[in-house]
Amino acid sequence: MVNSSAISHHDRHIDRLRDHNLRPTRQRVALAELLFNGPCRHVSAEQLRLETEAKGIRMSLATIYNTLNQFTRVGLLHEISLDNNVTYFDTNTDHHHHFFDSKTNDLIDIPKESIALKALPEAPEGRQVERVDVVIRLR
Amino acid sequence: MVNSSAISHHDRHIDRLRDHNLRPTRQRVALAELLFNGPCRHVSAEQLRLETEAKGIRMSLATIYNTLNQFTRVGLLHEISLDNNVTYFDTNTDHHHHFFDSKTNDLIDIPKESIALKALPEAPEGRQVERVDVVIRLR
DNA sequence: GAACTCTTTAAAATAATTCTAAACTGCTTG
DNA sequence: CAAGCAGTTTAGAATTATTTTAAAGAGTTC
Repeated sequence: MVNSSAISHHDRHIDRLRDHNLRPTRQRVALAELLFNGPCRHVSAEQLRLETEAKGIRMSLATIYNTLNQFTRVGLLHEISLDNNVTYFDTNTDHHHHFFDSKTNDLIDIPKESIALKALPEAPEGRQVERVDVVIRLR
Repeated sequence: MVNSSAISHHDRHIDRLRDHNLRPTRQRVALAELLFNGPCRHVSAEQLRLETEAKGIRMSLATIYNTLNQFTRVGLLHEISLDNNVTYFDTNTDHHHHFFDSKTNDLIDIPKESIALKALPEAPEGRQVERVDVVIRLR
């Protein structure tokens, strides 16, 4: 028996996948549950592999990569990369910034309003600003 | 015959290496010349490998990596990483920011003064701000 | 220039990620 | 609801970026 909140989460994930033209496969729904139930997260592919393994969800690492990339493509996730050449995926797709703790490799959200960029230099000829990322590196 | 400006550059590089307790080996001096003669640069290890190859400077890729990491450790270079999981090394070690052109993978310096961060949120308990990186992503 | 230490190197190892081709599964249709 | 197509998953190989290892080589000191 599964509780009703889990069921409705499950259904919401299926709908959301469909909305983005992604078939709601067992694997994609399982990852959606891990990623989008509960608070915002910053995860690497490897972290998710450990979680699925721990929960007994059988899924290849390639599928985790595929799914993270697909979710990113449709805007369900944002990609972040830092000095340790591992890609992190952020479930918070609103515009915001990050603390990066170089001791623990942890990422912490900073709401957009907490940092005000007074003056933005102009983009070079023919280019447009896609986004502005601020990373405050901690030690 | 080598011109006198090249000779004095060469000697400056040797002194600078000695100052940082790095033996002025043929390889390190050659890379210093490529990196620090002329204007500031953003390079990857692979780019430098192509340059040394083109100039007939024999040097293994491992040495290029070693040297870039040593230069970074002593503060002659700064490390930057972006979405394409290649590490770039910046010969401009002053505090400044970057445009990143996602079409060409080019990095362009933005002087620190061009971006003013109005309010910086406090670092979490027990941590200190190491530095603040702003990347303006272009498309 | 012998001796000592630090460097370089080729080659193997590691790490993160992507690709390939075959097996599989969700979805639509008859 | 069986069949079949198209989109997915997978194991395993491949790729890419980088580091390690152990041996040979080159600065440095006396």
